[in-house]
Formats: sequence, structure tokens, C-alpha cells
Amino acid sequence: MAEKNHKIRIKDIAVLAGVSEGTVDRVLHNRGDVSDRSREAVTKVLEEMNYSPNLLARSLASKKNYNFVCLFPSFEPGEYWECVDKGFKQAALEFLHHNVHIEKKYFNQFDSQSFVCVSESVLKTEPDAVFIAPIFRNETISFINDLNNLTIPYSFIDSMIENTDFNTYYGQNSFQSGFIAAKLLLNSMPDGSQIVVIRTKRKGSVSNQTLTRRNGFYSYIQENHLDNKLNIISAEFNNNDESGNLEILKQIFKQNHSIRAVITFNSRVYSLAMHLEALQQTNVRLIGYDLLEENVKYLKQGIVNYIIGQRPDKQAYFTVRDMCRKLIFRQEINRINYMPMDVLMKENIEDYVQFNENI
Amino acid sequence: MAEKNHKIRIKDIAVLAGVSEGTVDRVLHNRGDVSDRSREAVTKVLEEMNYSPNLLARSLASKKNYNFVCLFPSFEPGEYWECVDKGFKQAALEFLHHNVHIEKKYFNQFDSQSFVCVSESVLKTEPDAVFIAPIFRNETISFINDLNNLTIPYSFIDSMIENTDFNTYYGQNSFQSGFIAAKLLLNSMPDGSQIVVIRTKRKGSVSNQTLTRRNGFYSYIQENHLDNKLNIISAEFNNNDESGNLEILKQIFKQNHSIRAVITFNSRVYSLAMHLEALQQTNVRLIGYDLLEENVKYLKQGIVNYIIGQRPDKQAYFTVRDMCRKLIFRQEINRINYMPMDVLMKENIEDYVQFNENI
DNA sequence: TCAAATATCGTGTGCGGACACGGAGTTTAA
DNA sequence: TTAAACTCCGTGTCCGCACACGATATTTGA
Repeated sequence: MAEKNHKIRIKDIAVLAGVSEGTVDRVLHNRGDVSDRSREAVTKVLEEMNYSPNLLARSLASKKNYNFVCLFPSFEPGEYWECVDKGFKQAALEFLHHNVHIEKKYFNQFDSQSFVCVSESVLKTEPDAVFIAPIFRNETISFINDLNNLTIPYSFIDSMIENTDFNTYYGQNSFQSGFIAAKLLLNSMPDGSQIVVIRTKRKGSVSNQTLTRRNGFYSYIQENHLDNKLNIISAEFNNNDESGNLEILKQIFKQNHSIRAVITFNSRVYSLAMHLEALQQTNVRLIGYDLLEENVKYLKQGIVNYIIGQRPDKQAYFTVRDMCRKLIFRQEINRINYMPMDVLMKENIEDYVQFNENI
Repeated sequence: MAEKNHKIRIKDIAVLAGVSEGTVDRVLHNRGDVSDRSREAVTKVLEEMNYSPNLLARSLASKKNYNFVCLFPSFEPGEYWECVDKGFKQAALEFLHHNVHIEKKYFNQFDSQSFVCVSESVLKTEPDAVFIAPIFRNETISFINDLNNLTIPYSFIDSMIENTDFNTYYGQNSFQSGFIAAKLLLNSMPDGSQIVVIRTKRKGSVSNQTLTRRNGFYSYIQENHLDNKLNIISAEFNNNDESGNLEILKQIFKQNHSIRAVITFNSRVYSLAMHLEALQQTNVRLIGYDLLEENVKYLKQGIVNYIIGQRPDKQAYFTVRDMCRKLIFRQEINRINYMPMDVLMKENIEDYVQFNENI
């Protein structure tokens, strides 16, 4: 291996191999019309010199344009998918000069038909790559079949569908994130404590992610034999009926007097926090997911004790970056990427948020 | 504001402003020889079109070379500074084609004279920027005075010296990281518990960081009025005398029988873990700093309960990146950057480490 | 009034790589 | 035997920008 520094150019390789720049280029892109003798000479020099192309010059010279499409749920300000959107936006900016153009397409996460509609319109634009949040399993499978037929590469974000030919997946290990939530919530909990687990009915089906988190949660309880030491109370919220939900909570607290912890597996722990505040039950331990502004607010106030984060903006950013690495830079990439599970508390939220904003 | 996409070139600006490319260039780099009328016309179009230069083309065209020097402690494999080194290496690779060359200079962190020596040799090479781990306060101040005289910009990493004209600082908020360690360690600790705090004598002075962490730790205790509920036992280790340290620990455990937690403020909690394992005292809560391989090993085994991480590789990487942003890309940067305090446990260490390796 | 100095500006070249084009040499077919 | 087809490969142009060079007004001084 040669020195790492000091840039070696195609021109240098050409001289050393005794051919012209064009021939080196042909070897590099193996696009034929090269004699075996020339090819071998060039290949040898390439290896000896440890050549790596100047990606800046490459993108500058390349006339090929890349159109990427992102397919994920629409959102209101402050909701989870806004963070994902932000990550895509950042990537768009960074890779613009590499001739990458990013288009975002939103669908209604409670209406599978809207996904079908949007995905069909995406096909017509013949993109160079697609990034999908596979909320709707069957519809997504049908969509990626079409993509496969057109040999359009795709990546999953947030969750994934096994046994498909995706480029990358970035998302949380949901099971483990439920497991760890249990540990944080139930750590040193006195015997006989009552724990409230909130599920939320969605207009559509229950999301796969919250289901898996819940499994991880109960798995921790079993592994640590907490089943009969703790008393788990399950309750069900309705998605958009906050006053009804408040009433449900109120009843639970009226009927039970050893409640020490509450948990929910979706990203809307702020609504729980709000209700607990209204009921003056801020002494129970409360844990939730994702760093929505409202969640952070209650974390700082101490009403929410822990939030588990998953860097959704990075998920989006890296998804784009990796597709560039594959298609443009021809680099190796990792297919399955579980995000770190960030444990946030009142004491470390400040630096975390600040850092994320400046990166 | 105009459309974001679709690249606007200097040539486009020139046409729209009715001048030549050269004039636009002169305005962009405000290097004079432009009439007020032309300047105004160009400036107006620049704003209207929301022009942003193609950084790829700029670096490609620029003949200026940037030599950056990193000045930080030498290390053995597995030690803390190896992570920093890794971050610098990554940055070197990424910015190589932007004409940036990075040289690393190591000094002995226990010998201020070695810092003076190395820093003097750095001055002679007339670098374009310097990154410093200011372990030795006075010597560093003297060094940055010289840098100021030569108008060489510099950044701090790991810790910083106030009231100096550094470009950026990346590092942990040490006080807060001690505070949060206390919270994790002392959470739900029964009254009367004994807590062992280990300090380590260094051949040189005590490091400023571990001192500040300890202050944060005690500050948590005071704020939560744990002073008389808990019994803090202070012990002192010697830096390189492991068998002596084991003996010290042994005596402590012989004389005290309610020890429930142990903490150290440097990055070598693995040595504590090792001793506790030898003494069969693995049921005490144990907490430490930084994700050295050995620390991670004991965390996975459950002997260490928490590690607080600070992403040292990112610190180095961002330090370089920000200097590039300032000198080459002329972008705005943030001066003081506290790293997130990552809370790692057995349950989330795996994904965290994996993710960091693939980024 | 005319040369010299100055202010202003356009043009050309190069950075490293992609790719189109076409030239030179060789093989095939008629 | 000669044109056509094919193989192999060098050259030229362009990508967007930086910067040197020198050209063209315009002003100044004597």
C-alpha cells in the first residue's frame, strides 16, 4: 500500500501504466474496449498506488442527475415525522451539488389507500431511488415489486419488511427499546406497585412498532420475574379524544392507590403528561418515546422522567447518504442499521438538543 | 427568496447583472477593483437568486493548501485518546480532496515539558490551523499567544481555556456529567448506604475534568439533601499500581458492610470493575466514563451498570469540519459545543457501538 | 495635449474526472 | 484486393469556480 496522502490522479496512473487517461478511465468504469495487456497494467498500478478518485471532480464532471423520492407520512408541526422531514431536507442540501435531487411525497398514515395513490404517482416519475416508511405492509410489498421490475433501488426507514431486497434500513430496534424502557421504569420499584400501560387505538391498525416495544417491555418483566411483584394495569386511549382519555386516567387513579409508573409506547407521552398534571399525579414515574418539542418540555419540567430517542433526522439523512454512496460513489454500505437508543433525562436533554440543532 | 433547487452559477449571476464572471467573482471575494454600480448590481442579483457557490468546484479550483495540526496526548491501544485519533483520521480522509492535510502531534500528558517541545516544533511548520487538547493550562496559554502573533487560528478539544480566542470548543460539560452520574448512581438508594468515591493520583496534577465532574457529583448530593442520608467514603488510587489499588479496595470492603455503589471520574472504570470482580463484590452499583473497549466489556457483563459517553471521535471530527467551514467554506459556526452525555447500559450499548462504527 | 498612472473589467487557463468523438490499426467479407 | 466492420485507445470538451493577466476606459500630471 502506498502513502495515504498526496493525491494520485488518473493522469498519474496513465503515465505509470504507459497508457492514456482515457484507457485508465475505461478500466475504472470497466466499460470495455481495452486490451487485456492494458487492463492488467492499469489494474496493477491502480492497486500499487492505492488510487481513490476525487469525488468532487467526479460529481462536477458527471452529467447524470439522480432523482430520489421519499415516501413517508404527512405531519403537523411538532409531530414525529417532522424530524424525518428535517433530515431529508439536510441531505438534499448536502448532496445537491452531487447532482442529487430529492422530492418528498407524503401519505396519510391512517389511510392505506393514500399510500397506494402516492406510490403509483411515484412510479410514473421513474425515480433513481425511493425511500419508504413501510407503514402499510401489504401495500408496500406490492409497491416494491413494481420497483424491482423497473430495477429501481429502495431503502426502508423507521421500520422494515424482512426478506426484501432493500438497500438500507435505518430504524430502532423496537423490541429492545421496549425492554430498556421497562428497565428504566421499573428499576427499584417496590413490590406491589401498580404500573399503568397505555395503548392507543389508531383509526387504522395498531402500529407494528408500538406492538413490538410492548413485547420488549413485557419480556423484561418476565425475565426479571416481576410478574407477580408488580401489578400491571392496562388501559386504552382513543387517538383524538383527549377529554375522554383524561376521564379514563381519572377513573384509574380513583380506583387504584399504589400507582407508581405510567408508560406509553407511542411518541405522544406529552398528552399523558398533560393529563397527569391536570390530575395532580406528577409523582408517578413516566416514560415515553421521541423528542417532540412537547415531550421535551415535560421532560425538562420533571413530569416525564425518561425519553428514549432514536435520532429520526439522522435516520433520514443516512438513508440518503448511503444511497449516494452506493449509486454515485460506489462505496460499501451496511444494510441493517439500528439506531442508538438515547436515554434522555432532565439532566442531559439540554446538551443533546443543542448538539442536534448545530450538526 | 428564489427556488432552492436548480443550481445557479456565477455565469448566471454575471449575465443577470450584466457584468462578466470575473466581476462577480471579485464581488464574492470582495477583493476590490469593482465600481460601486457593478457591485450593487451583482449584490442585488446574488440575493435575489439566493446564490450559493458550488463547494465542490471551489475546492477543485482552489490551489491553496491547508495544513492543520492536531496536538493531543499520545496513547496506548484501547485508551481514551485513541478515539479522538480515530475522529481526526476520519476527518483527514473526508477533507483530503478539499486540499486539507492533517498532521497529528502527540505529547506526553504527564509531562508538561513534552507539550512545550512539541508545540514549539509545530510553530516552525507554520500551519494554517491548530487543534489543541489543553491539558496544561499555562503552557497552552503561552502557545496560543504565539499562535495569535502569527494569526494562526486554533480550536480546543476535550476541555477549554476561557477568555481566549479559540475557533471552536467541543467537549463535555464536565460538571453536568458528574451531576448526572450522581443521579444514576444514587437513584432510589436506601438511607444509610455507603458510597465509595475513587480518585486517582496522577503523576502530574489532577486533571481538571475529573475535578469538575466530582464537583457536579457532590452538587447533586447537596441539591437533593443526601448528605446525611448517605455515607460517602473517599479513597485514593495510584495511577499505575493495580495490586496496591486492589488492596485498598479490599480494606474498604472489609471495614464497611453497607457499600452499595462505587464511582470513579476518570475513564478507567474497567480497573475498578476488575478489582470488584476479584473481590466478588459485583452487586454494588458501578458507574464510569467513556466507552473504552474494556469498559464496554464490563458493561455488557453487568459489572459496570452505567457508562457516560461523550463521543470523542465526533469531537475531533467536528473540530476539523468546523475549521474547514470557517476557513474554506466561509460558513457560520458555533463556538462552544457541549457534547451530549450519552447514557449507556447493558441494554443499549450494542446498537450504540455498532452505529458509531458504521458512521 | 499627450503620456503615464489608475480604476475597472473581461478572458483564458487550470483543477480532476466523465465521456463523446474519431483516428489508427486489424480483421472480415465480397 | 479493397471496402466495411471492428478493436483499441488518445484527444478534446465540459463541469463551476479561482485567479492571473492583460485590455480598455478614465483620470491625472506636466
